[in-house]
Amino acid sequence: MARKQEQRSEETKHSILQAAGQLFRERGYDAVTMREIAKAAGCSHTTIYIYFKDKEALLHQLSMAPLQDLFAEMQACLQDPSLPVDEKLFSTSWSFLRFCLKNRSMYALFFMTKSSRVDEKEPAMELQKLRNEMFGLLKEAVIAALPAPLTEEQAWAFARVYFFTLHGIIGTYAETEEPYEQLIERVGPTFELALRVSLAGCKQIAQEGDGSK
Amino acid sequence: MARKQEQRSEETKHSILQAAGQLFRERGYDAVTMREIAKAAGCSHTTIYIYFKDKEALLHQLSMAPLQDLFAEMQACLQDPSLPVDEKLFSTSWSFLRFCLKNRSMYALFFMTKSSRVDEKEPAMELQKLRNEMFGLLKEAVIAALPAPLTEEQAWAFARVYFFTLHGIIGTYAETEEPYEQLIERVGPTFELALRVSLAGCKQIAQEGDGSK
Amino acid sequence: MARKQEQRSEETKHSILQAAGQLFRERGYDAVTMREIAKAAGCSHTTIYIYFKDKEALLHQLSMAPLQDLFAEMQACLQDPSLPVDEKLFSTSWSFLRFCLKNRSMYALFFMTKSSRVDEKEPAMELQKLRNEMFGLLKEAVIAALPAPLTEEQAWAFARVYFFTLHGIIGTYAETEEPYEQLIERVGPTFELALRVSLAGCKQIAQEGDGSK
Amino acid sequence: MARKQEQRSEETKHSILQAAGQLFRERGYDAVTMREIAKAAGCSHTTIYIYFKDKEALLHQLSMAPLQDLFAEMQACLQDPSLPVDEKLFSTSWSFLRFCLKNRSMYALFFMTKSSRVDEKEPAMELQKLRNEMFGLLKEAVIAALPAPLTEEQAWAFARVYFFTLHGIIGTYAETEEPYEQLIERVGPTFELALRVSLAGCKQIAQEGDGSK
DNA sequence: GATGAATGAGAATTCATTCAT
DNA sequence: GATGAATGAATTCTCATTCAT
Repeated sequence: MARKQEQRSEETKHSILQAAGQLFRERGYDAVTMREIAKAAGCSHTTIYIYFKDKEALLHQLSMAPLQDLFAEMQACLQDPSLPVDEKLFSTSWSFLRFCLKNRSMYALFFMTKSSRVDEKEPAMELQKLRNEMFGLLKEAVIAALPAPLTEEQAWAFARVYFFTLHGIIGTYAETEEPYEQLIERVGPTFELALRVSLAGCKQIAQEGDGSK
Repeated sequence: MARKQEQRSEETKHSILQAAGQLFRERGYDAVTMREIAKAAGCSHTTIYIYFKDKEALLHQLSMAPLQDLFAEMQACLQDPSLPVDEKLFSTSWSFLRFCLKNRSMYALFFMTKSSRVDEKEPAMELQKLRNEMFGLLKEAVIAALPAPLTEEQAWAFARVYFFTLHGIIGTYAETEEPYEQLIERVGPTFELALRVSLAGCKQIAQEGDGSK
Repeated sequence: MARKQEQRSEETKHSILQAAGQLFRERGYDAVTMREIAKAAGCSHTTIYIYFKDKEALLHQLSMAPLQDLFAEMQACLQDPSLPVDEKLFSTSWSFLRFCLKNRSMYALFFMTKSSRVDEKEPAMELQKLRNEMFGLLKEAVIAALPAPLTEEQAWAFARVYFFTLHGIIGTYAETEEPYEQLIERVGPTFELALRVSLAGCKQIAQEGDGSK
Repeated sequence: MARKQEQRSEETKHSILQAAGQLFRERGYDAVTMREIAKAAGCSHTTIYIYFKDKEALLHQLSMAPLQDLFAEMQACLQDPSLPVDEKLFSTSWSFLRFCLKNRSMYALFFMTKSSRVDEKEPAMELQKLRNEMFGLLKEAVIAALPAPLTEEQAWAFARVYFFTLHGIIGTYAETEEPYEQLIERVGPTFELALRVSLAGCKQIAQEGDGSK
């Protein structure tokens, strides 16, 4: 009996999340109003507040799970002993790119929010922590793929450089409304090239000598 | 008589632009209110509407001139016959980086606005045109710095790849409030490294053979 | 079968009343939401509407019984032939004070609601009637404690005067969150003093002659 | 030229204050909405925000001046050397009563707000300070009118007791909508009586011996 | 040319209450 | 009898913008 209601509730919640996700992605978090989300989800705006504390909670819900999945995916790849280091880097990079491009206009919210002040509320902290861990993962992958022994400083520098490429790719297409599949079909090879270029460049410069100056 | 008035009028307009520019740069377009601009410019908020149709027009006015200057600067550099190709690329890259990092919070508005729909109003078009021309400039610089003869497709690809790096650098620090000088002091060398890595990588991959597939 | 249900139903109703009572007392009628009451009562907020027409009805139900108890208590005290008149007055006063201070944040709702307009709904009338009767009781107690024969007008006047003291005591501490026991410990003697002062003053002025002008 | 506008502005501000004051008095601060105030003042609700930061500021503006006037009035009376002590007490009491009854439903806001936590915002502090000073004034007046030398504790006790009467008077009629004049005509003598009773009682008990236990 | 006054549209959020199950 | 789902009405407050002078 209750099943039906429960299911309906789940559907509503889902449609809210879906609507919010899509709208956030399409137009950005700030530009979207609760009423728009409600309309798109086919419910009253008050209903949203039944399922989510506030607009931010909606975003958080929408963010954390997928981000954690992404993190797990990247981690798993890096721990796979059967893959060569270059493959590991490219594979994790693609995981990251795929995720970010699929969640384009929320990308900024995930990765570009001002490093929250220490006293910030918990949810933001959680996100930031995850973000840092993810960057740490990429850094390790970059270091592993580079040959010579690097100073810590050099390691940071190359990691940043490699990250610039990823960040640049995503940022460039962050505002596009082109569907993910189509986008990948169109410029996927260029992304691939960018990753290869970045790694090749890092390797070369790293061998030439110092990597920070 | 009229002269004096005219001059004063010009001054007011100028102080509005100056104030708006500074505020936009400091806190971002959206976060700044017309009243704040007016207060900073030392005039009434209604006065702004005498000189500018609306907030967006103010932004546009504020954007075009600097962007055109930037464009001219990049163009001049590329046309300088005394510079080696690598230097040309790095130099224009730095012009671009410098400008974008100085105008951080407006960067998104300049370069990441959704490619305006066809029916969009004129001002946006104008901006987009300039943006495209600037990208064209960078593309030429990249191509010139690469050795082999490239197909048009390859040229585009490498240009994009190089641009990802620039975009990535800027995007990474777009939300920082760190003053420009300090930022450069802190991570300027990493930026330099990134440019060198990107070019080195492009060169290498370009030589290896095909650069798009 | 029916018995069991009936009993459970009664339990639910009771736990709602209990929860509402406590919350109203703790935080005031307005500040408490139906959902909070429901949560505290361990049922759904819709359930409340099965037993009570609306929030106001809940309050009314919650008020009448205790107020009637208070009334009975006061009445019993006054009818006790073994007590001296002063004691009767003080004792009923303390009953009243005790009740009001324990129900502080609802005090205003009980005794300070605008004298309901004639067309008001029934429940409010009922409450007001009780309130008036209670005031009548106090009036009788005051009169009994005063020596001389008083005109009706004088009686009213002294009763009011005495009531001002009671009202003042309660009102002064109506917004405090201090627990009742602690409050009494701290300022109970002052309350006692106030009652004595008021009575002594009334006696003296009553003897001096006229008590209304 | 500007005069006319300035005057109009002043009028608007005044009508807002007047409307707000009346509505607050009639129905209480919380129950009144900004839109109602605006409607009553004959302007848009946004206009209110031009003149007052927020609803609370409106209240504060509406409160402080009159309260300060009242305080000054009470102080002046107490410092008048030509008045006997009893007269001083009665006169200040009447000032207080008059003010509170005229501002009835705001009375609670002025005098019954929870003693604000220390970290509270400034305006509330200011009000509380004034409130305390006013109570201090009354306390001095009470002490001056009482004969014997009192311990500090006794002084406080009698002051509180006397204040209960004032508070009780006001509280009793706080919710009435009866116009001030009419109210005074009807029960003014009773108020007078209450003051006399309270003082007489205090004097008597104070003489009898200890006044705190 | 310049301005203070004034506004309408719209934002997030909360709450008592009703409906279908 | 009991409930979860859902809602409409309301609240404070903000902002770009337009008049009347």
